[in-house]
Amino acid sequence: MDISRLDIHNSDTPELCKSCEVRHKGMCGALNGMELTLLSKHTRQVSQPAGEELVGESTDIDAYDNIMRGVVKLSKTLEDGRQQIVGLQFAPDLVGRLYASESPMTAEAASDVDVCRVPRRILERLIDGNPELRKRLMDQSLRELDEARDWMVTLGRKTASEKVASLLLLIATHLDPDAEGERRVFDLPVSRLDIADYLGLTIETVSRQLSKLKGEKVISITANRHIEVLNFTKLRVRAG
Amino acid sequence: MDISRLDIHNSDTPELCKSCEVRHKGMCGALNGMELTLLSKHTRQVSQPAGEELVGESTDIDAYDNIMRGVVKLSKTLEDGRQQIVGLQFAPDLVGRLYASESPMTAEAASDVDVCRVPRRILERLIDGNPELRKRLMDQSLRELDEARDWMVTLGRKTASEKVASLLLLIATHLDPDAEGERRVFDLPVSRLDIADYLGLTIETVSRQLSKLKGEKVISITANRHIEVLNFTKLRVRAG
DNA sequence: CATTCCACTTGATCTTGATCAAGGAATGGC
DNA sequence: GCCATTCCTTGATCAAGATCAAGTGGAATG
Repeated sequence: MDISRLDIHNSDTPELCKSCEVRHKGMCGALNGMELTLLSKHTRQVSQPAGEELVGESTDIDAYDNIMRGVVKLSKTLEDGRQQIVGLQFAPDLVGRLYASESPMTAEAASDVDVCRVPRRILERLIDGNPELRKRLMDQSLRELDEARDWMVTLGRKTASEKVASLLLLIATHLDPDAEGERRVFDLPVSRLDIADYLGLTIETVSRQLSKLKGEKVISITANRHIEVLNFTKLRVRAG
Repeated sequence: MDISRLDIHNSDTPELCKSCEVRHKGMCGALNGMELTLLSKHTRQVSQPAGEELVGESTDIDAYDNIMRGVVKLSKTLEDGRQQIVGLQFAPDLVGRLYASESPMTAEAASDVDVCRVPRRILERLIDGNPELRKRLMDQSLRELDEARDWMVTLGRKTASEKVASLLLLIATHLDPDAEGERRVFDLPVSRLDIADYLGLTIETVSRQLSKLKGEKVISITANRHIEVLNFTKLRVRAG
């Protein structure tokens, strides 16, 4: 891999980097706002439609994907096909297990996704030379660890009803972060099967719990995926 | 906090640091083998009997504990008392959420534990100045993240029987790492209740599954806590 | 417009693991 | 050694959620 053309410096015009306006020249997402521009032919923007795989379980990692738009789901599968979603990632997260040559899980576009793809060696080199980037990635890793452990409580100790409420709460927080008061509006980025696989339930149970929340006027659902939270306080109480 | 006396350097005699032979002067565990000696009155060795709390959930973090001997359990509790163990830590792990002022969970001595306690500010300063230590802690965090996600699969998608086998496997790996062939011997560092809280089960179910494994001659149990694995291959198959 | 397909919902029944209840075995104090 | 206490096991019953089985509705296709 040719990294001789790699040029890392604090950009005088970091605005160029925002939202990847300068494609193939700027790194965005988590790496944005760093006032850092990576001028390299290696970095490029990639769009994936929902359902498309970014990295497969137990496959070689040769690049990291910085999410700019959309939702990525991380999952693990047992030999007999049972699946567990172990995390959702949103912009501006970086997708990919740092410092591993093999991915411990599958990363898949849940919704349509735009990412900025950085070759592995390049990012690892960037990290070494850039304390702020290093700190940022350390923070993301530690935050993901906190989230994974929070979710272990949900998986191990909550009822089906609490699990579903917890997931709605999680998604609402990410997809409608600025909302105030009782109302939240968003589109579920995942299918009922994905929800079930995230919560350790079956699709039938998920469906029943959503119907129950609908019947109790905590949420309203239109077109299967469009959720309107009517009573956020109640939803939080349900989540335990 | 007085850190003026802090002196960090690569030790010429790292042997002094092994197993904390020089107490109050050396950092051990994860920090051992770093050929690094921290000469500071702030670092000290602490022994905690089983059951004693090291850090409470939502309490201020003012020190990190480097495990030198024993097993530490990390847990989270819901308001109504339901508990989930979100991780076990063994020597030479570092206990404590890096870069947070408040602990997201309880850390408790599962067995009798010896730790090397380092004040928070001191360790954070050490990290800044020491790339190898930084890498080591990053690796630990990423490994813990992998483990948490593996456990999410166990919690969400495995049966009671598979869960219990998975835990025995996990503990055997840590407490009898050098064993070869089919036999493994160790003492459970945790009670049945802890096992249940780690697996998202009840003590009754755990007890029944252990009895089943005993009946099938996969393990033998003496004095409640002493486990002898008779057929490691079978145990691995059971773990799914 | 009819048809197919897919994602989701709803109902009936079954199973796994929880709960309730009792008793047994190890541990600590005196 | 004896007692109390705590931890663990085992049995009987119950219920949450899984499984099995039909639908429903919306979007895509011809």
